[in-house]
Amino acid sequence: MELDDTDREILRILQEDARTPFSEVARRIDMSSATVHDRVNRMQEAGVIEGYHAKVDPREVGFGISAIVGLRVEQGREQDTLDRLSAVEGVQEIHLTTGEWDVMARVYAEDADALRELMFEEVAQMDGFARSQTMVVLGTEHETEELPV
Amino acid sequence: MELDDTDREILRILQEDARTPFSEVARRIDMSSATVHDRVNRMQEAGVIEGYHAKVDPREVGFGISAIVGLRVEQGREQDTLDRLSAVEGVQEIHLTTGEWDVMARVYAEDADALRELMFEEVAQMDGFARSQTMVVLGTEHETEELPV
DNA sequence: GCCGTCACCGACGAATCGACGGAGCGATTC
DNA sequence: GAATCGCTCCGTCGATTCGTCGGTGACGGC
Repeated sequence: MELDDTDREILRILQEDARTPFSEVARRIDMSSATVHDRVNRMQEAGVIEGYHAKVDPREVGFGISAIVGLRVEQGREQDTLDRLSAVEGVQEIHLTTGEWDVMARVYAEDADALRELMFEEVAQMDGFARSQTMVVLGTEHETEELPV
Repeated sequence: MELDDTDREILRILQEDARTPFSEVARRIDMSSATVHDRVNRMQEAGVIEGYHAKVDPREVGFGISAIVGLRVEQGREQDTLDRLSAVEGVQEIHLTTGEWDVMARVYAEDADALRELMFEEVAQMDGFARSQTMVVLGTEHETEELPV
């Protein structure tokens, strides 16, 4: 789908605050709310906008620790292993990568103990698991949901 | 802030679709919309809800490639280096970590060429930069914005 | 000149937002 | 046990927004 400047402006606004009323978006980009409505619908149908999500502070809901985990999996059973990994509670993202690791994952846990358990009792026990390295996140310097559209 | 089951249900709904009308949330959790309103306000003020963001498909806006980058920075000038890194367009997340790398970053670029340029011309040229390893994301197996509340 | 396409808009009824005051209720105090 | 407080929930209401539809004007093809 082709996006023009107006579409991109709308995306910018909704990336920053997805609950902005369309009438307010319309005011800012100097168009009618009906037009904004049309364009947002079009972008949703085309899959440009994949959804709208409330961002929750992990610490406030009991996730005191997070880690980035590099994984090696046995060749030939990657898919199987990944399916299992997806199902583990606390595993937020799973990426296949080039380089030192086959898979990079982002995990959240309540505390260091829970993280240890998650890694040793669940991840390391999976069929197809070869080895891993856990990099505990000490702090997040910068994190944005917004792509520079 | 203490969250009860009702709060968590509201969070679940808004994490999944942040544009769900409060009246609809109210119907689903069997309470009045005024109550939902009250609780959402409370959670926003307490910082439990940090914001609402439209999720945009990176490929649809011209980011055809993404990588996870491990970085070593010179001791004593971490902050300085991180500030510079934050300002680089396409750098989406920056985490301080234990383990093999001081910093893990997630970067987006238009294509392989743009990624190479981003890494060699911008990141590697930064004061305080020591060395890095780029793991290109071949695919994302699983990715959710939703924490298991 | 005619027609199709496209983007945009005005308008409108239905639904929602956002704010307020008050009801209900358990705990505390006197 | 009466009064008071704190807390949660809700009814209500005017202002705003949603979501839709038909219509207008610009543009290009034939």
